[in-house]
Amino acid sequence: MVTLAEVAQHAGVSASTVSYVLSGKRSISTTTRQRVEESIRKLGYHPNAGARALASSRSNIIALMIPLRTDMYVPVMMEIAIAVATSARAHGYDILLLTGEEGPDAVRRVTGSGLADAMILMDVELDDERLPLLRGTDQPSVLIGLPADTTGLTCVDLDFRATGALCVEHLASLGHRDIAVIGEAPAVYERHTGFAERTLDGLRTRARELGLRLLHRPCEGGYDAMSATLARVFDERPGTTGFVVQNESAVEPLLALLRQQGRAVPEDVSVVAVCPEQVAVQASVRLTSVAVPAQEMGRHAVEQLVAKLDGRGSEEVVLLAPELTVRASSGPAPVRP
Amino acid sequence: MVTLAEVAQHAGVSASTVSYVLSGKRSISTTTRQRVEESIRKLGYHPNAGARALASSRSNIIALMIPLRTDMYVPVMMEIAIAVATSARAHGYDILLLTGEEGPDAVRRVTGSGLADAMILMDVELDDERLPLLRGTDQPSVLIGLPADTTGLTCVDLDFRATGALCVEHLASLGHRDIAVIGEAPAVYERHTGFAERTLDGLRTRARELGLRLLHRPCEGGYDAMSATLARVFDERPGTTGFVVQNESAVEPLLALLRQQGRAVPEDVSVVAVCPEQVAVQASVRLTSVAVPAQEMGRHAVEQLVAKLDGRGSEEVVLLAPELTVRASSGPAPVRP
DNA sequence: ATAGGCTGTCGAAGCGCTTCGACAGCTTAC
DNA sequence: GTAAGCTGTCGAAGCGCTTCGACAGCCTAT
Repeated sequence: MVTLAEVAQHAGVSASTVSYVLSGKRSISTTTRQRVEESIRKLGYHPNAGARALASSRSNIIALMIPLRTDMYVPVMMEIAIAVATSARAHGYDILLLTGEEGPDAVRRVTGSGLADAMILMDVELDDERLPLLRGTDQPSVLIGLPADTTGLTCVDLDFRATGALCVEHLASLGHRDIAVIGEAPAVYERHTGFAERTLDGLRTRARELGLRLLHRPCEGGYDAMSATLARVFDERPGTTGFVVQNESAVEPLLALLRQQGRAVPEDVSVVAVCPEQVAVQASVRLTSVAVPAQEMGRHAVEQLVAKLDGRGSEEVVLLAPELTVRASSGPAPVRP
Repeated sequence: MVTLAEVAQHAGVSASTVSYVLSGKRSISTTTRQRVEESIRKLGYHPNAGARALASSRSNIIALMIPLRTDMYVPVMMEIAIAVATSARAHGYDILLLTGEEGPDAVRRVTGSGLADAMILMDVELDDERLPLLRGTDQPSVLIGLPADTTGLTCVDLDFRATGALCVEHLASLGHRDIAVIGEAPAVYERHTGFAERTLDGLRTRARELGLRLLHRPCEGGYDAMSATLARVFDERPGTTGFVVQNESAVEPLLALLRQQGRAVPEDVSVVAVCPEQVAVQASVRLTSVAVPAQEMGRHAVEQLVAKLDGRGSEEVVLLAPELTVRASSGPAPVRP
């Protein structure tokens, strides 16, 4: 293994000079710099990460805590994780992958050991038990998601309240008066995951303002669950003509069931989904949807974090504005008999 | 930040004693050990990762390279990654997440810098450009997937050849004679991803042995692609009664299209899928399937790697045996007119 | 001509830990 | 009673790097 000292010797300079060439923290003459860079290349030198971390108390690693559950929005999680890893590399950071399994202990371990310089937390609950720890340390962190109390925290998320409102507005503008919301699995609400509750809040508030009737039903993914839920919806509100679906894995079942019941989309019933683009365009009916901008969220989180690490202060909460794309699954409400 | 020295002082022993308590590499009297452990707890001590890595030239980190593409089998990837992270933690290792983006450079960087003690590579191509590097270093590694030449490498994978054979056998035993294979997207074959080619090989070989007719068609996910593919299949082989689907995102479209064409599953047509359990049970028809044992693959990979790191030699190639679960999508071939 | 300021380089200290050799104080074997 | 062997502890060296202060050599302003 090649060391700094060997490079220095090879280039005929001192170790500190090589170090300064590498870090650029002091000016170095062009000739020296070139000689050193040449030696680095020739010897195939890579700085030792441990030594560097020890001497500088900077590991150049960002910890990313992903949820352990794979029961929901997996593609979104994956997309965020990849976006985080990619943008982190662009800023010279590597990603340490932590699963939610360890819970708060993971935060303590990482903070205490200097394994990582900063953390990104995903799948934050409204009243997450990791938050007090984050507030109590000076290690920078960014949440993807929005807890109930954001004081002292930096958060990045889609504006799910606005998302809910946007869905309702779209359906309202098409003349729909009775709207059913197919929500996430009950467990998601019980866990008090912020995004689900805030979407619902946005939906309800806007529906009230516009004088629409709104029925919310949590729903597990899959056909059987969707089938039961749908039956109950039409039972309670036979006049339902608009659907908002937040659970990815309920989208396809819903479309199939509606088709099966002879309800045409979008002629009889309109469907708006909150889901990744890919799901929307690959569905059996191209879906009018609000996209979850996973990549953008990951990128934003990293950028906020890097800003903090560089001592540049930054906004506390970033809510990305939702965008609704009209496709083939929504249209004017049918004329009432 | 609490250091070893502070713990030592607090416990009234030398630093090396604390170190030995932590590592267990020398015997320590019970009383001393307890006193030290007490101090560690009281002070909330966490060993500094960088210092530890520097002194011991062991980082206790395993690098995991995941594919950058999110266009295929995302849930499987995610499940593997989580299983890897979880089992690694159980062995005292953390996971460094690398995306395929950097390619071979990432291998060089990690190996050269001592960032990680070992690597796990996913999404290995038959003739992957990272392989020569792995062979040329003494850093342990495990591949999830199977390249063309496995000399000097440790690999873990589902036995996709056997998987293909199993699917054919199942359909053959039900009397099907004409089988269509809906494969992965063309790009996957062009990339020479091993699993796709090996499945196909298993399918073809067994079909030939059993005297069945087999038609293979690559297929992008989504309705439009599936629709075109299906039309071509029935055009070329109108007597097709058995389907094997390897592309997750083609499963639901296929079922919907068959239904739409008035072909009942499993009465007229049988479908066997190669996909995660969850997809199989949540589909509109509960699918007869061979599960991709993502968790097991991740766990196995970590265990192989840890064995290598501990100097315990281990098998070179582990192929997990496929298991076919019969559900509602396959049944006896219809009697020919 | 001299003080003061740059620029480019070096040496040395030290980051927090592991690990090797040394050794004090015992026990056991003859 | 002495040699040999354990057991438990300590001190010191060193892992490879960053960074601080020092300073030589030069330029500029007075």
